[in-house]
Amino acid sequence: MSRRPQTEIAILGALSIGPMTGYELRAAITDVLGDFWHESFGQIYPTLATLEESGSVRRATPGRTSGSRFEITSAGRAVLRERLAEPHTAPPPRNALLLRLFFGSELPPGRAAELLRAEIDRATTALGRFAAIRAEVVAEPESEARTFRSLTLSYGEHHARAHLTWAREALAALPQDV
Amino acid sequence: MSRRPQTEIAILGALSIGPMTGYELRAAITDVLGDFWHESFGQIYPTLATLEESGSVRRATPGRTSGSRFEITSAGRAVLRERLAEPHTAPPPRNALLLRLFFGSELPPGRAAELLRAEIDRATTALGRFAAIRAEVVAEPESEARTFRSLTLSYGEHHARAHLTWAREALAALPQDV
DNA sequence: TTTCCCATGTAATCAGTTACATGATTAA
DNA sequence: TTAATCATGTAACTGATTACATGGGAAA
Repeated sequence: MSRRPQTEIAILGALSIGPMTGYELRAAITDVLGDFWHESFGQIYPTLATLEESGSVRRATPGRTSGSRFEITSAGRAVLRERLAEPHTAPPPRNALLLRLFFGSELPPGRAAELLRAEIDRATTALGRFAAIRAEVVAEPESEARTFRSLTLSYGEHHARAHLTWAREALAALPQDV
Repeated sequence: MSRRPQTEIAILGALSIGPMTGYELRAAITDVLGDFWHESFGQIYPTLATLEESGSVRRATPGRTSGSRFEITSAGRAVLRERLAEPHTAPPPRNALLLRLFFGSELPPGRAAELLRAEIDRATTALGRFAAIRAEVVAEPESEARTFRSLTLSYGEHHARAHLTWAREALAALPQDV
């Protein structure tokens, strides 16, 4: 199998939009993909080095070591397309919130309600953020890229709404003394 | 911080229902928590050993090494309650499906639709499974444990429905030539 | 008697985070 | 000139999976 790290996909994907330094890469990933993807510097820099070695990316301003932007090569674009097409296997589920709620009867009094209220806050905040992004996306000119951006945003919207509804219902269903 | 592995919580939680061998533990976790939690043997056995050493669990039939069930001790119950009450930090998001869809314009033709159809299947299957569990839960006598079981099940139902709706909408929104 | 399931465990490996160390550039 | 931000990188660690090795017991 030898599943290569998905960090490569995220980096190549981000560089397919435009050249960036490692630092900018991390900021871009956090900004744009932050709701469903994450990279740390500890992953970005080593991965960038191996991608450079394999010829998938190159320095836009060679010579300089600090502050030089990386750009994707045509070989890199091919790798990106390949890697994107690979089947993805969902990692085994590990939902810390549900694990706690499942054994909720062992939780101190009030803690379950507290957990649910935190989820309501989180989902509400997320929905506000999504609404702002939605306004931006709607204003963009029609393009294939926009379709896919809209589609991932829609995922966030649907799931956040479901999460909010669930948490409210669950909170209401909780016995008073728990 | 020193966040201890959550495997301990899952194991102690499962043993709080009744004594089990490592093998049964894994089966129980897969059966009952399978939709939102997972443990592998490579985690279960070493964790069971450290839990035994720290006095959180003990062998129900001492002497025998193979096939002896582990039971939770009162110290173990205290540890479980403590660990459940700890704040949980959600791991950074890494949604492989969305990463692929976001860069969907780099996907080979038809692949995006294929991914979405697979999600529709997955969500549909999950909803069927949840319906069967729901029927069981409804039949159970009222108890605090049932409330929490119902609450985690409801999470699955809400999210699976949202997922299905999203995937169908997204599939319909996809341009024909993509 | 062979096959399947129950059962336990370890070693290698992996993807990823965190903490740390360091330095360049820019704005106040 | 000092503080903030931009920028790069490494080492240690961690939580976890996977593959492998082994063997008992039951049933076909």
